[in-house]
Amino acid sequence: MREEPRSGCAINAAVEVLGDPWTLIVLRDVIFGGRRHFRELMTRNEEGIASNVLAARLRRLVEAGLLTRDDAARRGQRGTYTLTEAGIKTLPVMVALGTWGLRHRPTTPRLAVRARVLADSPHLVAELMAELREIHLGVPRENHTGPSASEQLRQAYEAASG
Amino acid sequence: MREEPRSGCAINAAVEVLGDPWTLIVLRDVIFGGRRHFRELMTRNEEGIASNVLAARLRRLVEAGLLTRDDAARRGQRGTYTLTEAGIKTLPVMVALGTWGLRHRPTTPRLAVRARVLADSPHLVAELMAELREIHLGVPRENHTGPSASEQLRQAYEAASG
DNA sequence: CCTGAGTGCTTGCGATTCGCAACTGGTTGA
DNA sequence: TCAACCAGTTGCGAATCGCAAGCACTCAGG
Repeated sequence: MREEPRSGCAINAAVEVLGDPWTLIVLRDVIFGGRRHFRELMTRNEEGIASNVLAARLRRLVEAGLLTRDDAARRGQRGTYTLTEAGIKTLPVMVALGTWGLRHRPTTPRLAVRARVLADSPHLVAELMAELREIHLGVPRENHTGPSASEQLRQAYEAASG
Repeated sequence: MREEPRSGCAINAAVEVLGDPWTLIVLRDVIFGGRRHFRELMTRNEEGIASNVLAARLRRLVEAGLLTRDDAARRGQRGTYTLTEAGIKTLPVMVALGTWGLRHRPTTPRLAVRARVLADSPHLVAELMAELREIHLGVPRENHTGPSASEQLRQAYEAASG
């Protein structure tokens, strides 16, 4: 995190921050799962992340400017992690990864629903980013009619589950 | 590589294959740099990948079905790595990462040109995929007029350098 | 046939990171 | 007061990383 980048290539720059087996998983849970707290990210994580790994990843994500941490959050207090604009902008990367994984890797239908829905609707991706800006950055939304993006994703998930 | 996936989530499935500090870099050099041989990938790599790491990554990429290796390639012979359709389909992931890195990380102008050009032109991305299918899979292209996608990228690079 | 350059790796080694489990030090609510 | 909850930290064995050599093989030239 502190040291020089390996090169000035844009892809390398992104990989140096996001290119490990856990960072994108944590970010996914914040973006799609609405997780904002340490315990929530740890216990409700599908892949079973360990507490020390989670702590290290959150620290790095804050250092890299993808998340911010509540200043009031000390030991024992319920701290809150918040997405920055840079963090929200990783959504297209998630969608691209999900689209690829859906097509070229084994997935379980229930968990892959999100990826399928988002892959088919660029508009929904934009709506979700607007919703994240509202929740995490306090940016008010305009032209907001009908169910929210996360609500649409939830409905698609439930439809696939039932 | 052999073991069970951590979960059935599409994003996790993609991360388990692509989520480490080197895999996407190797793939980038094959896709954008036209590298097809071990030595070429090692010595002409911007970030200085080590030979054992490169060997391990190539092995994993072949196992995962993103690359194939020339059967004729034994020790001492010049072996050739070829992209599969699954490998070619990682291009949108590269573009998304490049677009993000360009915007939210420090990059050097020269090396970031590719990312900038591709971020601004979805059509060029599609053309590059068609070109990769022609080179690696032998799929003939139709409606192909003017300079190729890689040629356009090269011209953009030289324009930025000079 | 020999030699030297080029090929794709493998091996050894110290340092870092991973994954698991237990533990710490604080807050909150009854 | 006290159990439950919260955000981590610490220890430890195993795996991986990054670096430097070395190995096995082929091929072209003399």
